[in-house]
Amino acid sequence: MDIKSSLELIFPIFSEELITAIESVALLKHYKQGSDLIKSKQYIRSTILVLKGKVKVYREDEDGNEFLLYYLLPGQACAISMICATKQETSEILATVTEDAEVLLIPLQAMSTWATEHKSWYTFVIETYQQRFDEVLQVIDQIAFRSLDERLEFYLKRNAKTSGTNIINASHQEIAADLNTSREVISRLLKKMEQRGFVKLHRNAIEMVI
Amino acid sequence: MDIKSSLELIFPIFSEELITAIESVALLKHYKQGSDLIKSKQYIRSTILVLKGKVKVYREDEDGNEFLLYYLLPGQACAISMICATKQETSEILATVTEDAEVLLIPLQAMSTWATEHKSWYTFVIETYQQRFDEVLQVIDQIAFRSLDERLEFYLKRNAKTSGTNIINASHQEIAADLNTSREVISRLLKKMEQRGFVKLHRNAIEMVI
DNA sequence: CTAGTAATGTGATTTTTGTCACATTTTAAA
DNA sequence: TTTAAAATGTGACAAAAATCACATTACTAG
Repeated sequence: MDIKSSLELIFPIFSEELITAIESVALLKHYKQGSDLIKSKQYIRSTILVLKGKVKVYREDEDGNEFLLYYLLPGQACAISMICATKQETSEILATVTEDAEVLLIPLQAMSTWATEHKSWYTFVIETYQQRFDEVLQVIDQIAFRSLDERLEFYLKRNAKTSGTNIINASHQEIAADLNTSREVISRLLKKMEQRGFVKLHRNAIEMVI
Repeated sequence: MDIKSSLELIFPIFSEELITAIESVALLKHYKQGSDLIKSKQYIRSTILVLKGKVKVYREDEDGNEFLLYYLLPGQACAISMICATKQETSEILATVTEDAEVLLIPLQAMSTWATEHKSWYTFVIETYQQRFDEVLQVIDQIAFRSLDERLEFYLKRNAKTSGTNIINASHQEIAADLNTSREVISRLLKKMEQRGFVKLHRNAIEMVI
């Protein structure tokens, strides 16, 4: 499918003219599962629109610890890359592809001109900020108020929801990294959840029961 | 001082016309220290521009636990109230006045019309989202990666910075609430910090050394 | 001035989470 | 098919933080 048709389908709020504008400046890129879209300490010069696949956005600290913020799905954009792009600062975030992805890179300059020229772009940017802000607040709720077992449950549910299945394909190690804890702790908590009949455990996969 | 002069001084990026527009619809309100600006579970119909004073913005969970997100100072707006206002949902946030405050309440409707009519409003909204997003990410860094003693240090420094002094006027109880932990823990950590010569402890006040 | 409340100090104990040190199991590659 | 690597299981222990149970010290209102 060409960029125009993709955009019309996946970003229905974009106006005809905006889509034409995007077509003329955006760079279409394909990323394989497991590859990095944004690396920490990197200058970000463009924002990311996801056309296909699934992207995980992380926060990273100086010691290389990671912490999952949210997923990006088709039709979504990375609010943080917008912020970093605008501020011309290096990112403290990290984005990796969890399902083969197709993304459009929008140069910073285009973003700011479109803001005034295309109402649908402006609306999209505002909505993106709002949605991500909301998600990030939910993350804060989790780490501020919840114990690890509750957070794990939230994590599994969110993961299942974004991938549309009741199977989470991840190793305990990966989950531990996403929640910034250790593998053993996750293994033990998952075992308990299995005993309570909440999940079934497989290698590299967790099946949500019901 | 009248609203117009205040706005010109405190929100220099606002255009002449925008200021006129604000004057005609905004509601000026005074709040005493300790009063609530936004209560949890409340419908928010307007966003808040701070002219004077200092406002604390919290997240609250079902059990009434609190968690400090950020401070609002003159010239700033509450991004979260913008989001709640737009989404017409009840807030899960709480804003209390820590220094006698003067604020302008901007009705939701005005916000959306201004977005297209006044470039300086649009810019302000975007900047507000960006700034708050950034702050909220810093909060995540703290709770995700830091231990309580480091978080306390960060808290004290941030508090001192926003109030422009090296004295933090707060009881151990208050600090504990802001960080969602218990008073005893904070008392003990502060004692340790005092022993290390980092602070001096007074009743209802903590003095940062250097 | 004094009674009562708010703020702080502190030991003892429990709970939660993290760490270490391996064993066992599963899978993929040579 | 062997073998190396990855994933998972598990006990023992350490550390961080939360909780409980009070004592002590300031303030403040009457």
